[in-house]
Amino acid sequence: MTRPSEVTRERIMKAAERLFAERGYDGTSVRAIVAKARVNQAAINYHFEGKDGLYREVLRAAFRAMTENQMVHAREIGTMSREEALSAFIRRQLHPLTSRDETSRHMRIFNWETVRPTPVFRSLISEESAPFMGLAADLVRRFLPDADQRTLTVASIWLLGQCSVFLRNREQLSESPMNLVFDEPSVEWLTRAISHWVIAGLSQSPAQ
Amino acid sequence: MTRPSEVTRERIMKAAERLFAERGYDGTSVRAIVAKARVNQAAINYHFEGKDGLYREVLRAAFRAMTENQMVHAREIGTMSREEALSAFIRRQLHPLTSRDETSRHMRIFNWETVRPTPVFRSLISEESAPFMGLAADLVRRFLPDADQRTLTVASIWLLGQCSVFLRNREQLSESPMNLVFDEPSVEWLTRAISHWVIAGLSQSPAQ
DNA sequence: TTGGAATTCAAACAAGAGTTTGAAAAAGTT
DNA sequence: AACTTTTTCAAACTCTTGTTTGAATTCCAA
Repeated sequence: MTRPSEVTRERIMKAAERLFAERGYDGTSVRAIVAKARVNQAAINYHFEGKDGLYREVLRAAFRAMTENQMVHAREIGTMSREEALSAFIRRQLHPLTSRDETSRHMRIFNWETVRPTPVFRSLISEESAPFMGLAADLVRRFLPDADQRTLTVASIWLLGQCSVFLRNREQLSESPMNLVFDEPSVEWLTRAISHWVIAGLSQSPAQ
Repeated sequence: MTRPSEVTRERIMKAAERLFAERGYDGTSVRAIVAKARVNQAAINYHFEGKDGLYREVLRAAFRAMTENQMVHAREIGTMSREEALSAFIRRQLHPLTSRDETSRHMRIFNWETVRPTPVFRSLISEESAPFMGLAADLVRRFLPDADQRTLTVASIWLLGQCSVFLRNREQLSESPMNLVFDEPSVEWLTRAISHWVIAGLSQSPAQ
């Protein structure tokens, strides 16, 4: 296969992922990408058929990575008690608070998408959101074994959203007047707090 | 005072608010705004000293409106039992799901800001977030009267974020494979479900 | 090593962005 | 009514955007 071209392709993808995560699609210029990736201006059109194509590729890669991550996590969780499992689920969601790794970049890209979803993202969601929803749904089912379908769905979405305020507003929350700190012990404390509330919430009788 | 110029100012503000809410700052062009507002191209620079200034004004107006809204709501809630109050709080948060009014537009603008906050927004948050946080904190305090400061802060933020998944992903949630509906009875059902979980969560002993 | 395909490159292109300009029109003031 | 200020307008300007071009270079198999 064509080796050398792969490295510029990879360089572009890496630079683009970072910039798209930070500034969004509209806020990222092709020139900024090629500068960061240190490749020629025309490379993006040659390898990805334009900015759109590049973004689609980045989005797909991010989605694939998140899905695989989720699958691994699902296995780990299967062996725990439902309370331990839920805490582990929350802990994993909060993890990007402490380290700025690839996963937190992917989360940022998805955050941009939730404000104004692109067609690509929509189809990815509707076709491949099963692993995400599935994990949450399994978890919820262990607390609400007799719930109807709608309750199950809504509870799963609710569970998936438990951490989003903290993830999304990390920067502002660490400033005045909140002044939260997000080092490892604090995030562990936060994990326990949220887990406690969620477990208590789901444990009470679902009758209404 | 200068009357006639106020109407074009207002026209611009109105059009800009809608477009910024829908497409974000980068995605909205000055030409799109003046076309929607049916004013001359140069009007934005004349009245607001450029696109930046216009956006700052729109953001400030949105923030002011939300704050006043919140103040009114705070009084209503003061007279209820803590459970009723919390339900009312959730209900109000979910309200944009059913109607696309001014408030839901403001929410959208804020959503754009949470992905990549502008300096203006940052200062608005740090200086004028008191009404929002205050209302949530009062509510939380009625459930956790003995909690320490950190717990109180985190619980308030957690409470404020309870509905954001649904608000943010309304469009995707109403499509396959979730197929949620967001008419009035459904949203009322959702209000009760979330309220139930949150109340149960906060009601359990805060000891950990 | 050589020939043809794949890849890189600097430069230019057209379209769109936000802003500026200076004259025309309207409004307000005395 | 005359004069000044405020407001509108069409046009042009400058800068950035994404994309294209065609030659130069590199790669790789025969």
